[in-house]
Amino acid sequence: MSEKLEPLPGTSDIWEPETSQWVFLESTARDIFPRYGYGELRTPIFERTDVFVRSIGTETDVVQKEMYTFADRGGRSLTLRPEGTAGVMRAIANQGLAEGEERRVFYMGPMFRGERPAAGRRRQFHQVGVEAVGRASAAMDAECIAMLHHFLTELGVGDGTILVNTRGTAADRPVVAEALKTYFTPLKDQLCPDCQRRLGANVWRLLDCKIESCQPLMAGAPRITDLLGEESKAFFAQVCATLDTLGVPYRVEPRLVRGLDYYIHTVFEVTHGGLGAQNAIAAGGRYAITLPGNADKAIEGVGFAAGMERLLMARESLGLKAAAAAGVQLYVVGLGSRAQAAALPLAQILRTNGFRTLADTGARSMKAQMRAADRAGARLALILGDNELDRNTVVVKDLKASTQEECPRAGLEARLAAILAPEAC
RNA sequence: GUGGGUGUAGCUCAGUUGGUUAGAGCGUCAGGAUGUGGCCCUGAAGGCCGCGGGUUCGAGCCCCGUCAUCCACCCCA
Repeated sequence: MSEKLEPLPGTSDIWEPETSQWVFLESTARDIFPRYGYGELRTPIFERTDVFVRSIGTETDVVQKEMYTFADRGGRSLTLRPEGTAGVMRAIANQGLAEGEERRVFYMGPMFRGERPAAGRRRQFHQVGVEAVGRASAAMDAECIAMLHHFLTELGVGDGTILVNTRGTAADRPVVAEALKTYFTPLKDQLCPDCQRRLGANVWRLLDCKIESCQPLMAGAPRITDLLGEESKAFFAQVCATLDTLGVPYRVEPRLVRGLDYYIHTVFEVTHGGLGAQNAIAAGGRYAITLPGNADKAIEGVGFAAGMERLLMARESLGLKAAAAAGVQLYVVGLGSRAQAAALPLAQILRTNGFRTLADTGARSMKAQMRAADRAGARLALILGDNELDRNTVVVKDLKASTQEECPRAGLEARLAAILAPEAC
């Protein structure tokens, strides 16, 4: 229990049987996303700092106070990735993308943010996400949301609420921001302290305030949709129409704005009950990302990221549990020094033949070894003593049925397989 | 960064208004006539009571600080 051995705050060691839940989650992602033409991409866990700063936005909380940034030996500023999109965009830009070419990738892995841990919020957390890059179409946005819904349904958490909204084109955004500032600035004294701060930092977020006293002021605020140009409105209308066609349940939430700067047009979020205060299990949208050294040409795409811890929490709240990892089948018990020397080689051969096998490696009493076999969850104990060695046999004891038989060493594997067979079905 | 709850055995937790050698259940290990697990019985190992300071004749218990953890805020997945 030494504090020196504990993982750092907001990080944790993941053991069985929890690991099995993670494997299930990862397998589901690798099953579903390729059905939509996505391939897995693995990017580095750290990047040059400006890869994140340029794409996420200087004014965001993530960049200003949550990044794990350090200098490497050459003095370069590096950062542990706080989210997945920026690195994926960097990788795609590095490889090159022809005009009009579309690329679809998914990724999963750890992300890092220096926040105060809470339910559903860790410093090292994990995301599974997708990006479809290179083209802009409303149908693509809708398909992306449909795929997310498919994925969540496959995980058993399709009962979440899908919220969608639009932030308009890159050209519309400053117009909206300006209108919001114009409306709220005279009302500054009436706003809650958080909103007063947001007024300077991130006007869009004002609309998302949950404080009671701010609500009347929100009601009179200009609506984002009224300020958008025709192009933005038409784009969003088509996104919604396509979602209808695909049968994806969703709700338009005009106050949904998201926290990162790079979003344009469609933004969406999926919330789920039973997670504590952090109720978003996945979120995403369409974006235009500027990479270092390429300021004039933004990469556009649509994607989402889902919090893996949160997905697992949502599943747990519904009582869903993936099958545990396969346990030990055989336990080789060796009696006496001759047999003990033979136990490990026998186990090795059995493993080669596909049996999950444990062999007692200490010179322990039979009682101790049998108890160990039981506690390891083995179905069969293979008892090997001087008598069996002399007769070239093995006593096979079924720990579930409490029956045993002496089997000739030749053909042992076939006999074991026969006994275990019903269990495999 | 701000606020609140909680820190006693490997795990889950008792521990009286401050008073001898700090307990239970589970788990681990060993034994119960020498080659047979599960249930049962017996025994053992395992604690700087998170850490540091203070009050007191005396602190697991009270006070302060600190660290860790859980939760909430902020923000986000």
